[in-house]
Amino acid sequence: MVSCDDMQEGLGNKTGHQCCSKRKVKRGLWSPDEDEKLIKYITTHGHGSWSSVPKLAGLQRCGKSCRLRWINYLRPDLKRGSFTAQEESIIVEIHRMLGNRWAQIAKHLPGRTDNEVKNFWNSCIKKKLIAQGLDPKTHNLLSNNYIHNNNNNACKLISHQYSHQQTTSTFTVDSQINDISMDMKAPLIPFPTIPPVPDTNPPYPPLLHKFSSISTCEYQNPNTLAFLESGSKSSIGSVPVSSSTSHPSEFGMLDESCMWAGGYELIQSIKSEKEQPELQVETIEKTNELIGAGQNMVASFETSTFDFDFVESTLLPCGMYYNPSPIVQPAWNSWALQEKK
DNA sequence: AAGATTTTCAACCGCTCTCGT
DNA sequence: CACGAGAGCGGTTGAAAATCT
Repeated sequence: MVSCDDMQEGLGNKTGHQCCSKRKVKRGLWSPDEDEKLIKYITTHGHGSWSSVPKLAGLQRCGKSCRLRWINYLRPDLKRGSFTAQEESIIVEIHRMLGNRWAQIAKHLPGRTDNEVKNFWNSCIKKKLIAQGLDPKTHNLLSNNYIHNNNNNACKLISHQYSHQQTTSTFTVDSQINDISMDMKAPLIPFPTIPPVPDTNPPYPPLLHKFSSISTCEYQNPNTLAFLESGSKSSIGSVPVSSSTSHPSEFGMLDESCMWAGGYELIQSIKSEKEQPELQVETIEKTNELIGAGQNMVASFETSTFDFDFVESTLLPCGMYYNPSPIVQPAWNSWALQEKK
């Protein structure tokens, strides 16, 4: 990490750092004293231009290093400690959609940084997926060649677990897929029959379908992807709602199902959370903001606590409330007719 | 108990993106 | 439109900590 230049001047001292070419900068681990200076400066003045922070804060660091230290370690809103199982599943789910876009993934985990998510992925989740016989890049099943030709611990673990993985996988969707040549972004399971179109006025019909491949479907939807990329607020506590956010009108009838499925998954997640006594369930702080309805309807939620009854009575209907586009209306009607028979 | 090996994670690097001029 | 500066991102490194032998 420390170059030859650095070694000549003691730990981490170097001239010619790219972003601070005129200053001698210290590198390497931050001392408590440096942390204190940075915290004091930013809490008093804000960071402003990062390149000017070191000088103003009295630090012999480059601005980039200050920024990183603040964002990844000193920021007061950071959540420290181990990742929860729920956070882990969110990471896996979003990674399946977006790949190694750590900053985007981190935006769905309040208090976590991209660096933290990336480290957690590389040190933990990746191994778990491999142990389950899943390729961490594609989330598809690993080939037998991969499993048997790689002589590392994870792969040894696979050879032990592989025969059970079809039924024990935590991540249900891709474990059903046997064609490893399939592109990761392609739909992995057949789309289910379209559920009935809801009436535009309450009361709304119950959700009839639950799918296991929501994110895979959603990946097809460029608006949803754009939404995720934009880093929009999208969690209720740690329950991701991105899968219930896409307006179907521009993507054909299949996305209509996905939106329903997403809504259902969301509510199920909340329900299962509510059964955990340690979960704090209080009041909604901000919810169901519908953005750009008709084009890219997005339900935006930002809260760490919520009222369950409100969620059930309001969010679910919100998730389903839309005017079906002319494209999908006939399909919905046709489905409804079949159901009546 | 001690050395070797592996794992974790803070920090850095180099690149791209964005924005102002 | 071109350019430069700063911000932000993902990949990578390597010291420290944890685990193994």
